[in-house]
Amino acid sequence: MPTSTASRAEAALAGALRDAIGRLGRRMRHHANHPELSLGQLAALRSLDLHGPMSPSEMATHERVQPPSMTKIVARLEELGYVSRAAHPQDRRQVIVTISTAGAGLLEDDRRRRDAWMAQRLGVLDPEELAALRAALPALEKLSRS
Amino acid sequence: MPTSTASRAEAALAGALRDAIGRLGRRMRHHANHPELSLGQLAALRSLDLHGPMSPSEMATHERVQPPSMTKIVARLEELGYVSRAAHPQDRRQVIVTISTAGAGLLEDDRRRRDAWMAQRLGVLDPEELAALRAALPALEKLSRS
DNA sequence: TATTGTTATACTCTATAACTATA
DNA sequence: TATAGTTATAGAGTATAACAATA
Repeated sequence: MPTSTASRAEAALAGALRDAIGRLGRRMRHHANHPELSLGQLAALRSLDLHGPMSPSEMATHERVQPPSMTKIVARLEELGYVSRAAHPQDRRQVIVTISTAGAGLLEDDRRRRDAWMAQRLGVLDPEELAALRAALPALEKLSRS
Repeated sequence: MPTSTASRAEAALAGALRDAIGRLGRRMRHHANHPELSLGQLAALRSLDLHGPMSPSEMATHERVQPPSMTKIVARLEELGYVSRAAHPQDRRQVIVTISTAGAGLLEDDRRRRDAWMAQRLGVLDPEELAALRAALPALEKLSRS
């Protein structure tokens, strides 16, 4: 049974991956390079910057959180002035969330901060490891949204 | 400035990685394939299985959590009968945590469960993506403990 | 005094359930 | 009735601070 054998061989990958992701997430949450925003808030903002204005539901789907969680994330981002909420022109139930100039500025700042973060964190990796990480990024993206 | 340029180019990697890790961690925590134990508890147990008996402090260092967090993890694992705690023969301040037969059995069971989990999660990836993920695992491990 | 481990406490993030407004 | 969004509430996980026991 080649399939079973293959998948059993890769179960070790799944386990090690799960542990590493858990530890990494924990570290990232607590030693955030941007203390004002959580990982989830930052990811939502980046998604908005990348894909343009959208509704909270779409954002929730994209970031794989439940709608009430996204409500809170958007509320916090709006409170800080990084996004604005506007009524949908036709359907008044819907809300359109748009990134603000300040929000885009924060992401720009975040990019600069990541340079420093890299020196500390990704800096422990050698070029081969960095390349491996970059090559695996599409798979991680896909996995994180599947 | 080659260094600055390189690190700026890789800041995008850091950001995308951070977002993907965040989403993945969230998904893994909530759709756990082993509902009885959290990611952290499972990782601690795996670490114990891999490296042998050790003190809670060592476990905390290894898993990158604070000592009180590990106290709770170990307490839960002991409550469920997956580890046992014993006094250090010389230094009575220390505790030695050892994985139990049931704990080892749970990990064995977990390995089997991961086969099924794979079919659902890692199954969305094609062979190239799986290979990329496997190649990046050492870097992720290193990063998660650095 | 320093170290190991624990207890007490609080905070963040996320989820589910129930509700409001609109279609 | 169905859908978008929100509010209310609860639970899990982790941290920091304070404490007890031992070295």
